[in-house]
Amino acid sequence: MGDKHILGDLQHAIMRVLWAEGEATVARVQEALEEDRDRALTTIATMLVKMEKKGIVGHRSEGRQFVYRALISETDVQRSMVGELTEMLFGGDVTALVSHLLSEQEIDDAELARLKAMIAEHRSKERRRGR
Amino acid sequence: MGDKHILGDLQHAIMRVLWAEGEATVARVQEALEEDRDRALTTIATMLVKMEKKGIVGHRSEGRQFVYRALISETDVQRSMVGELTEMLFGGDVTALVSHLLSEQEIDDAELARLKAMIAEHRSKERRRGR
DNA sequence: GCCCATCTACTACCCTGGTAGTAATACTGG
DNA sequence: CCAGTATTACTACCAGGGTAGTAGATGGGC
Repeated sequence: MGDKHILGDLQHAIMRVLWAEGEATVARVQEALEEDRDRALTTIATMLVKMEKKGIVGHRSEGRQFVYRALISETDVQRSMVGELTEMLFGGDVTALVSHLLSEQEIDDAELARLKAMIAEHRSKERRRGR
Repeated sequence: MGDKHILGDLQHAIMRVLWAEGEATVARVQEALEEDRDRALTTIATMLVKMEKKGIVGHRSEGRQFVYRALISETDVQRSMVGELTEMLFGGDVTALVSHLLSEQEIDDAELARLKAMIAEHRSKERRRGR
């Protein structure tokens, strides 16, 4: 679990389906991804096999279908990938990342207010936990 | 410039050297990256050729050496990659990313204080700009 | 002038993500 | 029972990042 969990676009899209649905067959995954782009069933199936080999999904048999499920959580992936990126782009400095978000990404007043609230929230939470 | 600019580890490491030094020969890049890991000179050279083909670096000849320089800024790359990741992991919701940072990444009190200050700063800046 | 060191050019791999066709197999409706 | 369909298994291929060897050119020292 302390692994790298760096996923590509398709892999991540597939994970999102599994996270949302808990379990899904290949056909179900393809169907869910259809709106996005039309991929062959075998594309999804092949990808799932590769992902299983990596240990990020597992499956059980139901009749002759495979029912896949995620073996890592969305938070795991977020942590891995955000951590990786923060390290690569900002030398691991989280505040540098936030600073970048503030100056380079469009953030409107409402979002800014939410951020402020979140930080206040977090602060009190930390304090309560006795840090 | 509105391109994708998604770089791998080595490419990014090379860019960091070019950003730091303005210009650098292949040998200089290798030397700068040596502490990190020992790579063959030709590895760096090949990578630079690929990067030039992508249009992210350029070179001029000095004697029989090539002197490379970056054609995109660090901010460009940060914007691309942070944007990409935010889209992929948080559906483009920047506050969700910050929320993740607060809850999942270790942030100490000092950093938190800096964040708070940054947000306040940013706020007044926006206001001053007349938004 | 010649040999050696230095550079780039070219070529070749490996790996992983992504995409999909084809083969084999098992099931199902008539 | 048999044909067609659904489903996985196997194989193949492309692209791009990463790594590096070998070849070829060129310049410097003696």
